Amino acid sequence: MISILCGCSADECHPIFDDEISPPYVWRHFDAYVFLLFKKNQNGSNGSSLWTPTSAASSSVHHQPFILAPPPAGTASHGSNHHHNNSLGSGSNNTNGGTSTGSPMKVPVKPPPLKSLPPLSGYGGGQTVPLSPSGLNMADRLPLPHLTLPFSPDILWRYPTQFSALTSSSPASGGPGSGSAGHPQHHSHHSQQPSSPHLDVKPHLPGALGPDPRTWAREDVVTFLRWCEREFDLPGLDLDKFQMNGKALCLLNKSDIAERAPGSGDVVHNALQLLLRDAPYTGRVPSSPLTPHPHTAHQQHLLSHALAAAAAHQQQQQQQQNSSSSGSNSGGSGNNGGGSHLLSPPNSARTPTSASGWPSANQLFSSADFHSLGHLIQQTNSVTLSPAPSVSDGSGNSQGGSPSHAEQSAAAAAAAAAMAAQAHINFYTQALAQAHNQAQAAAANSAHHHHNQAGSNSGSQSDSEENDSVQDNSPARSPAPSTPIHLVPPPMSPLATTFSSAASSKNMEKDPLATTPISERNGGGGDGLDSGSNGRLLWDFLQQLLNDPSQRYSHYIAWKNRETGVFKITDPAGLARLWGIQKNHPSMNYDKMSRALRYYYRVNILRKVQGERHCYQFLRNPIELKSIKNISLLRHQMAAAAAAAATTTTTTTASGSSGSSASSGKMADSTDASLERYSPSSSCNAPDQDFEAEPRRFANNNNNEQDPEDNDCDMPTDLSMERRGINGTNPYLTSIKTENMAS
DNA sequence: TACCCGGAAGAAAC
DNA sequence: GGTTTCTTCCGGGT
Repeated sequence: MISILCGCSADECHPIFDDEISPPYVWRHFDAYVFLLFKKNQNGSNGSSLWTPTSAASSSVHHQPFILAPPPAGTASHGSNHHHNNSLGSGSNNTNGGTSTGSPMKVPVKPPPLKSLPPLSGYGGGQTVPLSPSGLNMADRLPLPHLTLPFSPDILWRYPTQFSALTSSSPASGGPGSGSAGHPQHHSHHSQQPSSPHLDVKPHLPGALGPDPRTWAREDVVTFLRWCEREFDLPGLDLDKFQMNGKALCLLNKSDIAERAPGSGDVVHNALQLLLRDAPYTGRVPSSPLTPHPHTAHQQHLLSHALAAAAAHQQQQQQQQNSSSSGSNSGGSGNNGGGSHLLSPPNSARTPTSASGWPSANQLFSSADFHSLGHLIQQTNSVTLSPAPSVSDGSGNSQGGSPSHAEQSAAAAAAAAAMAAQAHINFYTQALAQAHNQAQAAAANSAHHHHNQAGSNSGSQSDSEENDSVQDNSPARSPAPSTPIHLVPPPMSPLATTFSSAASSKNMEKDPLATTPISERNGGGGDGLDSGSNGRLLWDFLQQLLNDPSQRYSHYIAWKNRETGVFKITDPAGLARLWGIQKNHPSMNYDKMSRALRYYYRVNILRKVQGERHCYQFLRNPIELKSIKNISLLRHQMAAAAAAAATTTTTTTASGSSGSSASSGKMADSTDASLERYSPSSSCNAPDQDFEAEPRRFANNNNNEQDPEDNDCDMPTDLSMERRGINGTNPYLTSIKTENMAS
């Protein structure tokens, strides 16, 4: 356990915290830091400046000292925990801590610890404070500049007995920079037990705010932010960037919040963390796209557990990597991004061994937890469309299984933030994946395979499959953007096949938890439309979102008319983010995604519903699309047919078509001449009405099991029949074709 | 301002 | 190296 944190040998350290604090795999970064500090203290360091940053510019080291030295009540050094952005950036933001010379003290002298936390030694003033030469050279074992530590400051209050002595004997701010940095009277302060920050913060919260931020509604988040503004004298927060509920807010990591609130993010984050730490979770958080299923409190607990474990694991890996890099082989891969270590194979030198002190599999995850985590990975990290029972009632109302309005609203509020946090979660999930792999490796000697519980991951999964499954989220491990998000289409009800994947449903049946390895899902015997696609193609991605049986993505995209293929993108930005995650293009936005959608116009996969924003229509059902070998074939066939039709038109009814049709000079592809002339405005004035006229036929068409090759973009010859949908082809498509032909 | 459109160039995967 | 499927950027229109 010790070595997990500090990288030293097990003999050197002692499990002093065994019974006092949470097991290390749930520690957050700061917990590990505190532990290390404690270790440091135990090793006889005076600790006077051990935790002061080695350089004011080492921005990643910005959490420690003020945590270790809670200020006396009444030292209203508000904003002192602008340790990162503010301290180094907006120096006026009270970064001088207790002296608070930066800005006027709007907040009267009162003791909320958040504002009272003294600043970092050496921060704010731009001082460079060397590590104590007398102390254990922790920097060698734990290169501080590489650690970014989520602020979890309450640990000292959680374990005051231990750390009061620690902090009193190691006045972190007592270093050279402490005097000006404002850490007054630490010793005197620590002589008396500091009160819990929660006890101080919570009473100051607006009464309307519940104790658990995760249960806050959007308005509560706004209230909280405004309170933060007032309480901590923050520069104006852009509340528009916090249009989310409490759960979504809690999903944001520090950098996420900092992005939204430059100069204040740390404070907001810290305040939130303080509230979060002991907040009683009520389990009534509405589902979000990342936590789509009706979660129990236990699941939520496991999720936070998982994230904490991943965070700890991440730090452990960093430490391990750093310590090993000082040795021989680690090529200094530079984990500045905080994630590169995740790219290394799971069976690398970091594979846990008892000698290395890595956490064993059992330490990291119990069997049961492991299962749950795996499930949660599926549910939270990826946009996995887990195969819940189809709720389609066949009425065409795609909202049949949608959440309640309240839930949708809350979920929609959470969606944006959740997606913004997606990368963050991905990061942790990757760490979890590695932990998982390590656990698997460690468990390899065990005769028991713990993946045999009902409702859990498939017990038949091999490790490699598991690795494939989870590590597919790692873009660097799989250079190809091979479906970082595994979209698993839902099982189909008899009437739900309109836009669903037959193959996926096949997989669903045998793998209701969507843990089927990619190798299987990607067409290993599958005959589905997503074979080889699996959400990698945009249309497939949209289909799978749309066909989620639980309608978990209805706040991103939802059917307007399932039978006719008309759908509306209800959250363009959110959907684009989802797509970007799916394709590992973080900068994806709706503009770019819509460009990709527009490319579908020319091949009649999609068209725009005129007059309605973000409203599109599938012109081909998935079975058709599946049958299309590739778009090129479709394009060529359609071009050929169009050419034939054009010839016919010219020779027979030259006067029948208006000249406007040929007016499109923008033909990017010569083979697409006719397709390029597709004009939604002329072809579909009221597509919904048009298509609703014959929805069943459309559905039936989708259900028919005709030879895909026969359905492969054959251009109809009888346009009138086609328009009526008689020949079994997509009437909507054919109507478009007809118009194209006519034009 | 946001949405929508489509050309152009290029990337990435196959 | 060719093709496909976007991605990215852009100018223009509504």
